[in-house]
Amino acid sequence: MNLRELSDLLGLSQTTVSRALNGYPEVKEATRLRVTEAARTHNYHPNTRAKSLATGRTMSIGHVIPLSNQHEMVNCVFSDFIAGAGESYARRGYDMRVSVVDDADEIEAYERLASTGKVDGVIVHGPRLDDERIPLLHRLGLPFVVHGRSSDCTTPYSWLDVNNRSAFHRATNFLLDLGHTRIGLVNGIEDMDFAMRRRDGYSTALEARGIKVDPDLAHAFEMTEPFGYAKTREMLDLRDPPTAVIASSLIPALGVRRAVEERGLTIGKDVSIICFDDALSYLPNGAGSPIFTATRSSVRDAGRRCGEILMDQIEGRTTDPVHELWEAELVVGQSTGPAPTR
Amino acid sequence: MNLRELSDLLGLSQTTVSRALNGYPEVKEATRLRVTEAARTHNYHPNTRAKSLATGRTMSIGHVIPLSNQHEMVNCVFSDFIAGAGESYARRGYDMRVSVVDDADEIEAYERLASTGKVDGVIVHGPRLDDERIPLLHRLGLPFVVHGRSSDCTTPYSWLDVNNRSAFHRATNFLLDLGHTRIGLVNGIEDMDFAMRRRDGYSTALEARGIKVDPDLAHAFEMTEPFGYAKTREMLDLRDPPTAVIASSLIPALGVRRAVEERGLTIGKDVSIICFDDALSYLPNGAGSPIFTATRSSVRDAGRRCGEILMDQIEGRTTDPVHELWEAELVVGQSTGPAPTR
DNA sequence: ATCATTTTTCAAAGCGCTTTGGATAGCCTT
DNA sequence: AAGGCTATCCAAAGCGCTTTGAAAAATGAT
Repeated sequence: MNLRELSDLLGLSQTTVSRALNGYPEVKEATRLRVTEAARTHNYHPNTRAKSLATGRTMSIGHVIPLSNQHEMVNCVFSDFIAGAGESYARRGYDMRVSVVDDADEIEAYERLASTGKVDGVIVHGPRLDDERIPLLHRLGLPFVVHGRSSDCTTPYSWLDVNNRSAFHRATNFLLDLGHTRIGLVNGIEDMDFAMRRRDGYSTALEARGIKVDPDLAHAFEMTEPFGYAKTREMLDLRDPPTAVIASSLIPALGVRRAVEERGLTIGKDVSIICFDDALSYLPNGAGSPIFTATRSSVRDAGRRCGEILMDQIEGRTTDPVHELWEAELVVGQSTGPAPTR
Repeated sequence: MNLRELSDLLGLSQTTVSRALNGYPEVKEATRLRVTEAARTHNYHPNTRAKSLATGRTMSIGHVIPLSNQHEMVNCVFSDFIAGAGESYARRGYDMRVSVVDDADEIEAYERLASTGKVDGVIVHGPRLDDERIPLLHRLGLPFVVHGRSSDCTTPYSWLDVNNRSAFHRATNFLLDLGHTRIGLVNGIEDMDFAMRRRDGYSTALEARGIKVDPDLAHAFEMTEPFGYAKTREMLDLRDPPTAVIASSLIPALGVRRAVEERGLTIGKDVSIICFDDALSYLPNGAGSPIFTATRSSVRDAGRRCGEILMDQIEGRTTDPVHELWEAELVVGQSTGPAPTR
């Protein structure tokens, strides 16, 4: 059943039927009723492809995921983000178009998305310090919102970010207040903007108390369990091991915990752990009370909001770049305690 | 730059240019060269929307994710699956269209995908014992491939599944061979087909050795860390606690480990753990040697293969339903050992 | 009853591509 | 030179929708 068939059936023109269904005012209420009724009973749904061509809109939003060796992008966090974004898309009749591409083809993927008109806008994931995608998209004229920020980028753009610097600053201070002075950092790869900011928060807090950052205690790598484990083992082997560790996510924190417990040490007594918690639905930080003390911000909520910002932009409801900086909350769990006395 | 402009520029008809670019034989090699050259220098890329309308193909594949309260679907596993699927899509010029929908709207989402021609086919995730989506899609005439199986479904359909029954059968036998007789099960929700089959493998193996399944030892719930933890605590509190636990995934297994270690018990000595390992890239089961003894099958590979099967089907390369049953491999890690002697 | 408005409807022209059904030109055969 | 191929190319007709510009019908004012 297509529009012509339906309009023939009703003895109306395609114009009128189209307008009736799309809520235009210049159609009598009685006919609109007749039309919507007929559309329902005959199960008519406009062909998306034709609609797209006619309107120039696809009602879909692009997400490009490079399949890097590091798997930095296709990760747990991503899946919760798209759940949130997808939710807001659905509410407004959009859906999401995901292109998985080889790292080398990433830039081209964005160009293609724009030049072939596959999407109405894109979300940029995992920005680096000076991310070339931002000026590119700006030049291409494709609406976009960045999840995170790109510190060194001068092009104006919309972003939503967690205040990673302050989150790690506060986490570090929390540990310092408990008397810890040897504090390890298990960070993500530091050409990622968020990781850089986290490192900065960590360093600044330490230095404010006159503690120099010990390179043996500050590590940056993939955010996996084995990495958290391996680095913590290394640190515990030092002559002057850390009494606390800050991890970039719950997943490496699990590795940190494993390494600590393997030594027969007690979490929250011998070694304290704080991590960043993205509030992932399938990897909750404890059921009732939190296991890990953590700085928490829901990546799912972020996805939801990024979607909204982008759709507003696409529909011309907002015109200036939007910036949202979310503060993480610091939740105290069972993984932190006063520094042990030697 | 569109087709008309390009063909005007070249002094050729749209037909010829289109054919030249799409590799049809009825165009002189010299002109094809001229055309492709011009297309490149003028950065021409055919408009996807127009192409879709003309061909009736969208070159995209749908994935419907219901946002259930249980979050069964939008999980770690899903994100690795789409990474694999996306990879195979990219290789053949497809990409993926994800609709996140409210649970109640799931069926309608599939109907809409079909009736509006948004996608060329869909992947069905997380089938239940008698999954209504299968007859629905069959009726709608939309090509689809099921990741998993639907035991009670009579409609013919293509599927790719891990042999969950045999994986859990072997895991259970492995523990039985080590002398364990009190074996706990931390399963996924058992209206999911895969969970049901796993339970079956577990029960069958026990009963083959004359051991009755103890309902206190067999649990089914969300596959989260806290659930693994909570259920293991409960089981360890029994008068006759288990000496081994089989977990449905690495994530609940982490919870199992936490509960065991919390009691001061040693993994692989006091309590053995086996889990199913989906070989997730960001949650590897150890770096070198596996932490957990596990039955392993890559969900990413499954995604890749499901994509291929579906695209073959869409393109008419295969016509009969395809069935692939993958055996999981049993990898031995540090989490299992002989049953302790009382 | 007539004319000016407003409301309601419609025919037709896109949107940018593919594809059908020729047309034209070039090259052999005979 | 005529006829038959084959190799190239093209005009035009879709694909199924939206939207423009105009016509027809209904309404109101005179």
